[in-house]
Amino acid sequence: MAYDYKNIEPKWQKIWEEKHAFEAKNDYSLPKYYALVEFPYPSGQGLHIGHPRPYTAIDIIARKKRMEGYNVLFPIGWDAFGLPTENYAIKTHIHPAVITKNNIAHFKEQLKKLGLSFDWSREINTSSPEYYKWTQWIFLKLFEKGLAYKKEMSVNFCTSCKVVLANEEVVGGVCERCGGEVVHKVKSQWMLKITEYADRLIDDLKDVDFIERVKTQEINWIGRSYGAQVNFKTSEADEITVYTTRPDTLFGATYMVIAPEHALVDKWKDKISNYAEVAAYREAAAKKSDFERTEMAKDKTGVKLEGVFAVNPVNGNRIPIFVSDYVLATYGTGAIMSVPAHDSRDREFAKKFGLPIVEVVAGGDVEKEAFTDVETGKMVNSGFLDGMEVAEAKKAIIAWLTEKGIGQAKTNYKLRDWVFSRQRYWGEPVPLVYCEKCGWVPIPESELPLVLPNLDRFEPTEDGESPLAAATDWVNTTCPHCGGPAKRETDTMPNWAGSSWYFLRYCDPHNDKALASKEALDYWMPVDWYNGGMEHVTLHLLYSRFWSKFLYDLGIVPCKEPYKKRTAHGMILGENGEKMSKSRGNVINPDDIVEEYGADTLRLYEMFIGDFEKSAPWSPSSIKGCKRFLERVEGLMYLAKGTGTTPKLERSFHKTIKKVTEDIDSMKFNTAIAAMMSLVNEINDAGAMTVDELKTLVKLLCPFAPHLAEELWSRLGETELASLAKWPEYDEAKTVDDTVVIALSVQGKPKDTVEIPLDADEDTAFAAAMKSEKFASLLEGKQIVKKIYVKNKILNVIVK
RNA sequence: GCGGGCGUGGCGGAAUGGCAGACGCGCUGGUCUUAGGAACCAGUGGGCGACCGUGCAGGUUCAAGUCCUGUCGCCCGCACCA
Repeated sequence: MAYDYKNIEPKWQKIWEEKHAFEAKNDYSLPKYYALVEFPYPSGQGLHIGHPRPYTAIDIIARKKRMEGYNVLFPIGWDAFGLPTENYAIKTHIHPAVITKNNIAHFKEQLKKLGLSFDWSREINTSSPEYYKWTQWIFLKLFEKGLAYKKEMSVNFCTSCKVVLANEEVVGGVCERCGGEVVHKVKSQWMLKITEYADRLIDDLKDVDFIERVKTQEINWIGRSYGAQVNFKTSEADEITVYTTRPDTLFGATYMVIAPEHALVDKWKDKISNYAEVAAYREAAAKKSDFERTEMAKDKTGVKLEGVFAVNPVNGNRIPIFVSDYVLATYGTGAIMSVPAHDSRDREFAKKFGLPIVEVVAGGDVEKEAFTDVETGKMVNSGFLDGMEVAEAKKAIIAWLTEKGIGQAKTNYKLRDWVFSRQRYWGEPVPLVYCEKCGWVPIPESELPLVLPNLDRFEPTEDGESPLAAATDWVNTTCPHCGGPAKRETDTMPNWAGSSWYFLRYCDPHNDKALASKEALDYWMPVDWYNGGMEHVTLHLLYSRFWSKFLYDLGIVPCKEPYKKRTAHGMILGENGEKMSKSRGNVINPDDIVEEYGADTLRLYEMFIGDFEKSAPWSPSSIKGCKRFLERVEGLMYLAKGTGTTPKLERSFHKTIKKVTEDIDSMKFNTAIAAMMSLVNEINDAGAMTVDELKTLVKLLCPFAPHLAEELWSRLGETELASLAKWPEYDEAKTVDDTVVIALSVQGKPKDTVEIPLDADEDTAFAAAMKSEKFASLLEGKQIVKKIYVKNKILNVIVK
C-alpha cells in the first residue's frame, strides 16, 4: 500500500487535538521547558514557505523534550495589530478586525496542517482587548516610572504609509515595510526611554546563550562608546560642548563643527556676519531625506560661521567654527572638535576648506591619510602629553580636564529613545488623556482596557493626524484627576508593543487579574529556547528585552533576561537562489507542498535542506528524496519481525540514537536526518529487523515526521501516543565497534587502510599494517625514522 | 568605511587537526514493466596511471577544508555616531 499521508495526517492531527496531547501542564513541580517561536503576523498572503522552517525546528526541540519527560510549553499566537491590515482595510472598507479574524483563521488552518505540537489552549491575539488591556497596563507603568514621555521632536515620517517610524524601522533611508521615502517631521511623540537600559542591554548579554551574530548586532546597534565631553570657550558668552572618543588628540583640534540644527546658530544670529548663507545651508540640509543624506555622504559640505570663533582650551589657539551636516544633531552634543590629522572625515573636510592639519600622534603619515591607530602611536606636539601612549594620554587629559572643570569622561550611545506613537487606527490606544489643567493624566486601571472605538474610515489625515481624531465621542472625555473636560490621546502604539511581552502572557494567558500570575512566571520564565529571524534583532528582540527588564525591576518578571537561548534560522530562497517574491515569480506555496508531498515530507525536507542557520535555495527535486525516505521507513513494517535486537544492527542503533539525540540539541537537524537515512539503508542491506528496533526508529523519527510516526506506532500495536513515548536511550559502550579501520600513512600521506581491534596499541597496529602489501612495499629498504600512531585514527610512518 | 559570516563535486551540503566529499538530489547503466517523470539494484570528484584535488599565495605541523599571515570574491547588518 502506498504511503497514504493524505489520510494519515488529518487523522493524527485530530487525535492529538482530542487528547489535548500537547497542552502544557499547570503542575509546577515538574521539570519545565519553554520553547518559543516568533508568533506570526497574520498577513493576507497566508503562511510563507519560510515559516515552517523555524517552526518545525523548535517543534522538534519541544517534541523531544516532551518525550524526555519535561513539562513543555510550546505556545503560539498572533501578532495581529499592524499596518498591512490597516492599509488593506482602507482599500476595501472592511474593518481591520474582520480582516484580522479571517487571516488568523486561514493561518491557523495552515499551521494545524503542519502537525506542529503547539499548545492551542494558550493561543493569544495582541489585538484582542483581553490582551491589549495588559499592553496598556505596562504602558501606564512606564508612564508612572517616567520612562514614557511626550516630546516635540524631529521624527522619521514615511510619506507613503503616512506614519511615524522608529529609527529601527528606517532601513537604508527608506521605510522598512513599504520602501517609501522617509522625511523628517517635527511632531509631538510618545517616547520610551530605552536608553536608560542601554548599559544593561549590552552587559547582560554575557549571561545568555545567544548566537554570536545576534549579540554583536545588538551591541553595535546600541553603539556604546567611551570618551569625554569638553567645553570650548568662544568669542561669545556661550561655550560649545563637544563629545569626543579621542580627548587625547585635543592639541590637534584645529576647528570645530556644529550640526546645522544646533541652537547656537539661532542664538548667534546677530553675531554671524554671513548668517544668510548659514541659514540657506541649514534649510537645504533639513530638506534632505534620510536617503539623500546617506547618498551624499561622501561629499563634505559646510559653511564657516564668520564673526565668531572658539578657543582650544589646551593651547589657547583661536579656531574657526563651521556648520556641516556631517555632524548629527541627534548624537553626542551635536558639536565636535575636529582633529583632521587623526580622523578621516575631519581630514576630508579640512582638505576641502584648507584648514591646518596638526599631527599629535606620531606613527603614521598625516600628509597622506588620517592616522587613527590607537595601539602604536606616541603623543607629539601635545605639551604635557608628549611621549605618552594614546591610552595613557586619554587618562591624563581627562584628569586634567576634570581638574580644570572644563570637561569630564562621558559614555555615549548610538541608541535613541524609542518613538512610540503612531498616527494610525489599528493599534493599541494609548491610555492617557490630556487635561488643560492637569496635563497628561493616566486613565484609572479599572478602566482598562481602553477599547479601540469602531470607525468606518481608517485613513490618517493628510498632515498625519491619527484617524482616531475623528471619533469625537471617544476623544472628548473627562479628566480622571480634576473631572474637567479632557481629550484622549489619539495616537496608537506601534505594532512592536504587543510583541514586547507576549512570551509572558503565554505563561498564564487567561488571567484577568494580572498580565500573568506570579507563580506562572516564576515557573515558566525564562524562555529556554527562542528562535527567530535576524531581521528582528534590533527591533523586537531589543524591545522585548527592554520591557522584560523593566518588568523585572517592578518585581513582576523573575529573571533579568527573558530568553536563555536565542538562535536564528536562515531564509528559504527561491529555486534560483534569490529571495522569494511575487515579482521574481519564485514563490513556493506551502499548501501546494503539503498537498503534493504531505506535511511530514515538508517538515523533513525543510530540516534536511542544509545548515539551519544559513539560507538555502528551495529544490523541487530534492524534496522527493525526503518522501522516498519516509516511504522506505513505512516499508520496514513488512520487514520487522520478532522482539529483541538484530545482532548486525545493534551497534548501528546505539550510534544512531546518540547521533540524533545530540544533533537535535545542537540544531544539526540535517545530519540527524542523514543518520536515520543511513540506518534505514543498513537495515535494508541487512534484510531483517525486529519490531522492537522499528519502534526505536519510529520514536527517533517522531519529532521530525510525527504523523507517520504515530501511524506506524499504532500499527505496531501501541495504544498510547508515540509523541508522548519515552525518548530512546543508548549505551555509550555500544556506540563503537570492536574493530576500527585506521589509515596507514607514509610521510604523512595516506596510502592504505587496515582493520584492527578497537584501542589496539602501536605494535599491534604496526604488525597489522605490515600485512598490507602496499604499505609494506613502501617501507622496503627504507629506514623508519619515526612512527606516529593515533589510536583508532591513523598510523603514520616517516622513512628515510 | 566599520561589524558579522561564508567560499568544498553538476546541485543542497558532511567532515573533535588524522582515509575530503557522509546523507540527499541529479546523472549513467541495469532489473521489472504495454509504458514510466514509479519502484528496486549497481556506479558516480578529476586523471589510463604514478598521482592531483576544499577561492588564491605563503606558513605552522609527522599530518591542514580545519590553525596562522596575506590576498581575492560573495552574502548580511550598520553606515558621516566624532
